[in-house]
Amino acid sequence: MRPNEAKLPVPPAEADQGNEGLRAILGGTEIPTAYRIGYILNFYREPSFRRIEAEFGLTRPEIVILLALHFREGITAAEFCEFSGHLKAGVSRAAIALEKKNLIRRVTDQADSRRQRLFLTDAGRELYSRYVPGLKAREAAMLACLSSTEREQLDRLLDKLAAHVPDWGSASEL
Amino acid sequence: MRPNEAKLPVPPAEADQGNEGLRAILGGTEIPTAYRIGYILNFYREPSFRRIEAEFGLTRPEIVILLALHFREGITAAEFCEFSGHLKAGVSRAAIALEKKNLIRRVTDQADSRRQRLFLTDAGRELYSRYVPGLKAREAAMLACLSSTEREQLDRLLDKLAAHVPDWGSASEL
DNA sequence: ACAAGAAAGTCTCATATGAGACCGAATGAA
DNA sequence: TTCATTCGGTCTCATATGAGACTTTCTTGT
Repeated sequence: MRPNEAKLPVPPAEADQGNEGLRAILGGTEIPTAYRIGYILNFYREPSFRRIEAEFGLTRPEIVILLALHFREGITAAEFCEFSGHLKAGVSRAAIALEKKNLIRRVTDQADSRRQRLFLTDAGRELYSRYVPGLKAREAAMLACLSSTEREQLDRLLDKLAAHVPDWGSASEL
Repeated sequence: MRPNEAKLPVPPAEADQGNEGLRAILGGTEIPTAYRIGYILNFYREPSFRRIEAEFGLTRPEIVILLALHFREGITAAEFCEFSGHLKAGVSRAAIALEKKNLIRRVTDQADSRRQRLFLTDAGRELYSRYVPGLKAREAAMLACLSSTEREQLDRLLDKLAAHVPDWGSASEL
């Protein structure tokens, strides 16, 4: 499925179909780069996450917490909020739910008893290992059209963008 | 604000601080590219959209429909679903709400009376023009760390990825 | 022409989410 | 110490959202 007949100001059928369709989708937006990133990420993330939600009974924050714990165990909810952009209420709910499902443990920090460090349980690790292959496969499908040089380029650019996120000035934006 | 003290397996304080923080955030995930894209987009989109929601009383699908109509008027709900990844129920609700607010008109297609083509009203165009500068400014902030060559590279790569979205095989994924 | 099936859009219901109030613990100043 | 303030986390309430049933219209095959 893709856009069929665009009745408005699209030339009949001259250029190769791919470019015409792409123009219809990405068109003359005023935020071309952000729009493209959003478009691509939507088609990566939505189907993957919807499937995980349905199949494993997890919510989005739950899925992401398991992902994050996998490479950064012992993180606190507040730290997770900082770099994930999720709201603390959602993270709190998700952490409680994950503990109830025995997928993580929450351990009160001795140095500061307000904080709770989060750790994967074996069950959590096991569940993670059952849904992450789907995410990897879809990432591979997404990147299949790029050469290895292009993938390196892309990762380098994304790293650079990610490194400068704190400079965007969350408050100053219009 | 950024990740403070990563207690776990992070070397004390040797490399420049930026890289250390970046590693703590992007770490050893198994889906590095998708994760990076998600991270960056979250920090672009969430604050922007939350602000628009709060200030203009629009929901996400409503915001995106106005954006899309701006470069592709006359689109139908189904077409919008196809390329935006939104669900038809949400798009239907949003279209009804936008019409109620006088921001769009819905015109039944004569060729197929099931379809309704969507058009911006003057009020819709005016509202759009009030919130899009914020999105543009934030996009500019996001891209500020890249040289113009790098931006061209990025856009080229994103276009390529976007063009191949239909090949990902929505159903076939694990 | 007619029936069967697909498609566009709407509706309903259960659930997830965002915003912000709230609570208890830590920090800092007097 | 005591008080005020900040901070991590939880809770509540209103709203947005996803899934899928449903209605009407179009398409296709006979």
